[in-house]
Amino acid sequence: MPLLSCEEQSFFLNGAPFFRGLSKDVILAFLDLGRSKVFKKGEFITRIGDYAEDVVFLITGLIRVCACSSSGRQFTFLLLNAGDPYNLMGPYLKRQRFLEARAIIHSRCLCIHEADFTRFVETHPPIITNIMQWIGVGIDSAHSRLLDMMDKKASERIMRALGSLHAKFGSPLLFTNQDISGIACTTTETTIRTMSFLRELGIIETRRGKIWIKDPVALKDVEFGDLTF
Amino acid sequence: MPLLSCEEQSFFLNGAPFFRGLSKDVILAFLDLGRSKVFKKGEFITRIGDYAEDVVFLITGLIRVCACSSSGRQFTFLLLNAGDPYNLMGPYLKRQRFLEARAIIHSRCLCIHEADFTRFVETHPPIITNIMQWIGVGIDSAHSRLLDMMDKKASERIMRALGSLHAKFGSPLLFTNQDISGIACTTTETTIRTMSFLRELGIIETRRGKIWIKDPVALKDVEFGDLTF
DNA sequence: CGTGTTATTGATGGTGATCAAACGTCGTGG
DNA sequence: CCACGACGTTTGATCACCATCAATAACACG
Repeated sequence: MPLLSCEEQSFFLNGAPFFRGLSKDVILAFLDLGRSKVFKKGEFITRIGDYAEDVVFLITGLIRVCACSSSGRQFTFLLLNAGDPYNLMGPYLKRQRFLEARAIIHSRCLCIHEADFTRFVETHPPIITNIMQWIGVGIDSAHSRLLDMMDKKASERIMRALGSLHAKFGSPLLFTNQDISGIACTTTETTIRTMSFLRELGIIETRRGKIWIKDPVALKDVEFGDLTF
Repeated sequence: MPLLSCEEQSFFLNGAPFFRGLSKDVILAFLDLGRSKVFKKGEFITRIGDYAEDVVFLITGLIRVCACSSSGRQFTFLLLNAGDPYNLMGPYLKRQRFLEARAIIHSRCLCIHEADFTRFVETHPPIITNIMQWIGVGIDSAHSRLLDMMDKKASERIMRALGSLHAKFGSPLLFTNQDISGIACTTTETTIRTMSFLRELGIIETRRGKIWIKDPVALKDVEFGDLTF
C-alpha cells in the first residue's frame, strides 16, 4: 500500500499551506522521507517532557498541541489540520520540551526522522523559507495571545478564538465548551456564560459539542496580529 | 576603522551564546556580511508595523524588544545583550510584524541585509541549528509566559522576572519598576507593592532605577520551562 | 437503563487594575 | 546656583472581572 492515496498526494502538492511555493519534485522527494503512523483517538504523539525528534505531518485527522502548567491547567496553542507540520524545530533542539500532542480523532501521520529532515533541509534550501514562515506564524500567534491575556476580557478572547477556529475549520465547529476554554485561556463556566450570551445575540447556535457560527463578521478580529491554530 | 574591535571580535568568536558550536571561519565570514550602525538612547531599530528585513546583532549596548496592544499597553518580551541576534526570521517573513525594538542605552549593532543573510544560511547549513535553537528558546519562553499569565499571581511573575533578569544581567539591575512591570505583564503599582514586600524580606534592595538581588535563590524558578529575555 | 460526559445557573470571594494624591530625585536651563 | 519640570516611587481606596465552588439538568452511549 502506498504511503499516500492519490487525493492525499494531490492535497500535499496543491492545497497544503505549509508546502506552498515549493516545486512538485521537492515536495515529492520530501514526502518520500516519511513513514506512515496511525494514532488512535486520545493517543499521544508526544508527551510533556519527551525528547521529540521526529517531524510529523498530519495526513488525516485532528491533533491538539497543548502546554500544561505545574498546577495542571493546560491550554491549547495549536490545532493541526491535514497537511500541517508539527515539531519542525525538534530535530535542532535536542532537549525536553513541555508540550504534548494528542490525537483528538483517529489520525494518520507522516513521520520524518530528524536526521533525514536536517539532511533534506541542507540540500534543499528553499524549504527553509517555508519552515521559517510556519514558525513565524506560531511566534506571532503566541505574542498575540499574550497581549490578549493582558488587556482583553475573557469574552473577547472567546470571540476571537471562535473567529479563528471558524476561519480554519468552517462551521459547525466540533468542540465542547471545555475545548474552547482551553483555547481562550479561561474556565469552562466563563466560556458557557459567554456562549449563552452570543447565542442570545444570534451570533452562534450550539448543541452538545457542536457550534454553528451564524455571524462570523461579529467575531471579527480587532487586534493587530492574528491568532492561529 | 575596523567593524569590530579586537575584544568584540574575540567575544563573538568565544563568548556569544548565539554562535556557540560554529567554527571560527564561519563566524568571521558571517560577521563580514554586516555593516555597523549606531542607535542613540531611545532610538528605534524597528517600529510597530515595519517591514523589518535586516538581521541585527547587538555589539554593545542594550535593546528592548516589545509588543504593543491596541489599547497602548506594551510588554517586553526580549532584552538583547551584546552578541544577541534580533529579527532572525525577518528575511523570510516579508510581512509586517507588530513588534518594536528600541535602544535603551547608546547601542552599536551589526546589520546584515536579508539577501546576504539568506544566501549565507543556504551555503552554510550548520548555522541553521543555531538559528533554530535561538528561535526555539524564544517560543518556549513565550509559551512559558502564557502559562504564567494563566495561573501565576502577579507577585510570582515579578519574582520570576527578577530571577531571569539576574541570571542574564547580574546585579544590580538597571531597571525601573515600570520596566519590570512591562516584563512581568502587570502594572507599575502592583510591581511596587511586590518590590516593597521583597525588600522587607531582604531578598532585594532598591534605589531609583536600580535593583540589587541579595538572595537569588529565593527567586528560583518553580515552573517547568525557562523564561528568557 | 445507568453511567459518564457536557451544559447550565447561582452565589461568593480574591486578585489586581484603576484612580488619586503626594513625595523624592534627577537633570536642565535660566 | 536655584527653580522648575519630568520622571520614578509610594500608599491608600475602590471596584470590576472572573475563578472557584456547588448543585442540577440534559444528553449520549454502552
